[in-house]
Amino acid sequence: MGRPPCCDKIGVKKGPWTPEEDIILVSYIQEHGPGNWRSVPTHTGLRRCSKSCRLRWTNYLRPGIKRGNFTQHEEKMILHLQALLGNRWAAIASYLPERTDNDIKNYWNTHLKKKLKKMNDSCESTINNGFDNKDLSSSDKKTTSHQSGSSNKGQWERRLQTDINMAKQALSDALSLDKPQNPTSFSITDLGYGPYGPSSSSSSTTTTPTSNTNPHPSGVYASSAENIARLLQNFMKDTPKTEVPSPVAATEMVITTAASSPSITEGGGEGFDQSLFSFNSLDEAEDKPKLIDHDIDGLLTQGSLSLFEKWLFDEQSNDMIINNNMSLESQEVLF
DNA sequence: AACGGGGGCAACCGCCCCAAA
DNA sequence: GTTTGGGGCGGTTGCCCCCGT
Repeated sequence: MGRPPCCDKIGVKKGPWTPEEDIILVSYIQEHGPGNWRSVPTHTGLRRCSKSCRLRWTNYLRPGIKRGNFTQHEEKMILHLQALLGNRWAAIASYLPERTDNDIKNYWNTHLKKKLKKMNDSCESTINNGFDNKDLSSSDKKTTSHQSGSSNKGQWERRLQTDINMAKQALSDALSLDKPQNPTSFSITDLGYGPYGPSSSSSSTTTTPTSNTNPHPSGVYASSAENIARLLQNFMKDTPKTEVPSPVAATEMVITTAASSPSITEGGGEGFDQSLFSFNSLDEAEDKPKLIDHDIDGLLTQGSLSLFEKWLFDEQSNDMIINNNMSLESQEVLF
């Protein structure tokens, strides 16, 4: 009864992935497509657990992942979404398709929590308005309350509302297949890692684990070839930082331009700049890539954003987050 | 130059849900 | 209907690197 036993745990390698393993995995996925991870170790000879293969692909190797510093816009998005959704990193990552949930989670734990706490402390020192939070930032408090179960109902309602919005968005997308694609949406959506996860976008990609055929059009996994080239570059340390020009590399360069943009963590120095919460501050940077901004504008003009997303990008809502006075329940009124 | 501490991040762990057998 | 494994997700760990002393 039940499924046949999967891979035996004996001899499964752990620890950091080597470039050779990365190349093998990328090559296999480039040929067969992601999914059916159980068969990956057996077919590739990798002495890795299927789950490890999947994580390595989704968190590091898959095309379209933007690495490097987070932009101000991304940071604000995370702040907004974390305040609304809590530590649902996968859901948050669905709105930042170029970032993995693991990256966002790490960034939150290592950067944003500290910044928020720092800002909260500074606010408390200047404004004693009767807040009873002593040790945790407002966002942390929300997170803690989510996890403590004292507001399970509110959390459940928020999740439900988010799921409703996601479903509405998915339905909207499904009903407007002939809608011109935003060029800045890039291949994440094409890869089946769209803004609402692999499964919800499968209507256009058919990237399902059960489908072992390669459903991806030519060029979809071209970025994987670029990944391989990058891996080879890292592997062959004789040629450091020598860019290999390629069409796909040029495509990815457009996406990863923002990663090379100056990070606020560098320029901000001490303190948590209040302007961080203001989208206007983005416009002050002249040479800052406006990739995501254009994407959002395009979505807004297309009317494909839900109320939640509109709120998310609404500048006024930033003030709500800033003040930390707005309860999540009152935020839900916006929906 | 050596050492210790902290930060950052990749990877693992454990749990849950759901589908397959 | 039950069992089992795959996939997804959030939390945690451990290693590596950087920086200050």
